[in-house]
Amino acid sequence: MLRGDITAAIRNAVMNELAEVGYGRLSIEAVARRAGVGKTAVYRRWSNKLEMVLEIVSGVAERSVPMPDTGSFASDLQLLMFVVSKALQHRIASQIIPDLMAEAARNPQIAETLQRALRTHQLTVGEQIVGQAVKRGELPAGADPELAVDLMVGPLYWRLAVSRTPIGDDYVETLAAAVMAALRGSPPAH
Amino acid sequence: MLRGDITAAIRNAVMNELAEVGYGRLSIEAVARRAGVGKTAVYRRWSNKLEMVLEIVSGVAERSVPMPDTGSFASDLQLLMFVVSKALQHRIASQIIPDLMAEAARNPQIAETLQRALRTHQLTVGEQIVGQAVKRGELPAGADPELAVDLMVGPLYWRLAVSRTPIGDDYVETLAAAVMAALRGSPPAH
DNA sequence: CGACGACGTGACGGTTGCGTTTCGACGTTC
DNA sequence: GAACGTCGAAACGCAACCGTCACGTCGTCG
Repeated sequence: MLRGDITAAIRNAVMNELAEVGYGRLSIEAVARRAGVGKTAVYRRWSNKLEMVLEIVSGVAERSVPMPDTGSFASDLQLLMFVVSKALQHRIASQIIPDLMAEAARNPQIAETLQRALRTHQLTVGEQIVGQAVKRGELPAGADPELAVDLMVGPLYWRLAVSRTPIGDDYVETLAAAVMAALRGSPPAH
Repeated sequence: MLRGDITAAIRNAVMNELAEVGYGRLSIEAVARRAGVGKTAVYRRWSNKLEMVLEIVSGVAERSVPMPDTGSFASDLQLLMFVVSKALQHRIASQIIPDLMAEAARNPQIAETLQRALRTHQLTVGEQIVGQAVKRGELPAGADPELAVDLMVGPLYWRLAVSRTPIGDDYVETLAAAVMAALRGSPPAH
């Protein structure tokens, strides 16, 4: 019964408003104003700010990281890091993600949602490609998927979402090579 | 003329308030309330929220990362990462830093302050220890200090401040070894 | 055609914070 | 002991936003 175009306008307004002012200062009034709709239309769909943001953001976030299976660990790694780097260079995403991450540190509901939408999936992907790599003999048997994820995502996140220094054309490639070396050369965990 | 104990109480209140509600929702009223102080006392010292937060935070942040010179790159690296990991596991810091980082993405003044207080110093340290390592022959000649910093700080930041998964006793050690391998094994930049 | 429901508008009372001002109390300084 | 400046408390007018409600419009379904 709710009109789809209006819902879409609100979703869009929420994302932009989140990017501009952040979760802490996001107000329903501003969202409605920006979407060109009445507050009523918003409250008819979600009962408060938290619920609204969580539903909208997790909807967007879930279609994110792919599960690569290119046949070699090196290219799995490169593909994965390339996708992540693209995502983190998206204007809106690079504003919203750090903001929600910070907010998650003090709001368990946000934390749980992001956990489910991002981190869990990442870890699954990490286990998958590391597992395959070990099977193929490309990595030593004790290779730790959790460490692998930290090494893959950490530098990209730091550089693109936190430090925000622009990267060169071959930065991702260089970084992927470095991660490769780290995982191959590091002793098995424990 | 301003009473020092009151200034200290306000500084303390700002840090705690920042950790609890974040910059976006931080209000001067709440700071004064928490410090047990009149709003007048706050406005007598700083003229608005931004100025107050910047002055206080950068004061705290500047005495942060040391310049290690242990004689070997491996132990420089380990020391540095240990210090960073300790800092990022501090309850207050691990709440405030991601919050301000996110805020920096939309407020140039915050960005510039953090840049000066953290990133620039980090890069200097990075250049220093990588430079020494190259001189000693521990790293190939083309080793890139910027990449090194991303590899050192990124995973720690991601794991401790973003993902917030607890780390084991030897995690930092393992990570340092991985970074070591990455820097030694990676091709020279360009 | 008539009922229904979602729509935008605008207003509601209540809360919170802004930055400023006034007040009386207290402690220094001279 | 008088003058000064900081202190906390409280109030100021103003603005934003909360969540709700009443209204009139419009499109759709039956």
